[in-house]
Amino acid sequence: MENVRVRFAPSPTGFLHIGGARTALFNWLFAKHEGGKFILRIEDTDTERSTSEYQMNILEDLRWLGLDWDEGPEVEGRFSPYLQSQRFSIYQSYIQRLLDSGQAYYCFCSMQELEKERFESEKKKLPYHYSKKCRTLSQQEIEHQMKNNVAFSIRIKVPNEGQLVIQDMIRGTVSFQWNDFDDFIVVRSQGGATYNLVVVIDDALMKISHVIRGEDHLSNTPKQILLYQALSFEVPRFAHIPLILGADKSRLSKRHGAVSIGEFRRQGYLPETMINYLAHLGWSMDGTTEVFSRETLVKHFSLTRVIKSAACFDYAKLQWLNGKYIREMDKDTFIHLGTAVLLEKNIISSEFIKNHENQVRKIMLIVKDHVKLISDIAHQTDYFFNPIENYNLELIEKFSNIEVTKRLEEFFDLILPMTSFDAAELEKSIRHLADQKKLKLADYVHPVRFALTGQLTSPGLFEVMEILGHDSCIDRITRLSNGLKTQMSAKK
RNA sequence: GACCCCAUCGUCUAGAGGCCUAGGACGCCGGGUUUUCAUCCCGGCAACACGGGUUCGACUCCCGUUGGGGUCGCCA
Repeated sequence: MENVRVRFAPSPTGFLHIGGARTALFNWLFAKHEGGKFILRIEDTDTERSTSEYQMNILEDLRWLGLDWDEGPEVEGRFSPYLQSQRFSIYQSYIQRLLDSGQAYYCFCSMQELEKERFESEKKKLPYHYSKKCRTLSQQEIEHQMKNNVAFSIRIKVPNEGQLVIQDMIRGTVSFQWNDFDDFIVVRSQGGATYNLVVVIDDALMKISHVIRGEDHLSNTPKQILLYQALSFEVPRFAHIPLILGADKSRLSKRHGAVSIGEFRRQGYLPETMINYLAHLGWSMDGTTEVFSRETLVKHFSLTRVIKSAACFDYAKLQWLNGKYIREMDKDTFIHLGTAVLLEKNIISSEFIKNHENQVRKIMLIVKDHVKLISDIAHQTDYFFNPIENYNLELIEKFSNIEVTKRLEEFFDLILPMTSFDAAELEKSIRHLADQKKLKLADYVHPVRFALTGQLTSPGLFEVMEILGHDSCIDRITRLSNGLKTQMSAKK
């Protein structure tokens, strides 16, 4: 395809959410696949609700996802600026053109009047339509109103009849009847062009070839096509992708769980996971492949394989995918991410990392395959670096019996004289001990694991011991033994 | 309510008239490996919304019903 140019045009009135991220992804993938350009444009014409914080956030999240833009804020390009708030003057001449050609007209109806019209038709249970009474105002009437400084908006003359047929790349043929549409407003009475106008002007000026966006825009498309034609712009191709729903099939919202990219990032999801998951939500490569790299995605992505129906977001599958990516992750990358989490949560200091680099490495690698979210690393490694704060009371209760204390004592006696503390060696001696006492290995492992980690699950116990070291093991076993004994005597 | 879109296991999806006894994945259940958890490996449960057509034949095409979603702003 020649000169593919697509864009993602978020409005900075909130954080980048899952749906927006997927729209951005599909645009990005399409551009990369076709060898085209991906443009980022900020739609901040709603000055009331737009903030620069949100804008910064969106850019940051897009970069985190690796969805870099060829043109847009901070990189600029042939069609700068890419913030609509800086393009107001550009829109002016096009508004004039619409007025001059008679395709748009001044409307002096006040909000109150319109409200009344709306109320009246609601009372009669009729679908509301603007009366179009300003459409036929004479030149004198217009001048008269202007002279009196009556506030006006500008409306587009929508054809009274006929239909408009869209060839959507995903949905196929979609047709609308013009008489279902109102003469919509393109310039507010306070001044300022509205979304439908600016989106068309910008897409045309920025030479956007394909408009790929959420299905919620499908109903707006006829209005926009009308504007393209009114301004003699070339109409781009449209592709409306299905929306993302929550588990209950209602629109995805906070009550379903995390919805913004930032939240997922903070929870410990990887950008690769998000990309992979989002790509497969509404698109498939072949029906069997579940895990695809960015390169594979770029190579195979096509709008023709985007499904038409809305998809429910599945947190469980997302988590599974994240675990898979973590397991397959390069060791150094994992260590890097893991230590960052530990630093952030104040589990270790950067001093400590400097002085114990090898130990930190070892600990990271030992938990790598157990982690589903990067943030899990914190509670899965805390006991290596810090003393166990308090043993869980319920578990203390569970382990409070004579058998357990006996096992701990035997174990203690076994390791006390040891001079080397190697995982393989430890395993050999402990197996030997169990055999001797005619017990299962697990009879020793479970109480000791609890003593050393304060948890019921951990990576291989012998490796844990090797890392903790002789003295620390002795201390913790002593501490738990004493704790259990106290508990048992208190019960008597 | 009007208009538009959609409809395969609980969820994500494959399926473009006979390849379907409907495939894969997550989840779930059972089993194996492991000192525990996770991993890994086996196995299992589970779907074409409904009703009419068209056709020798329909998950696939058409119509209707139902259900879900979207849009009806001087928001984007």
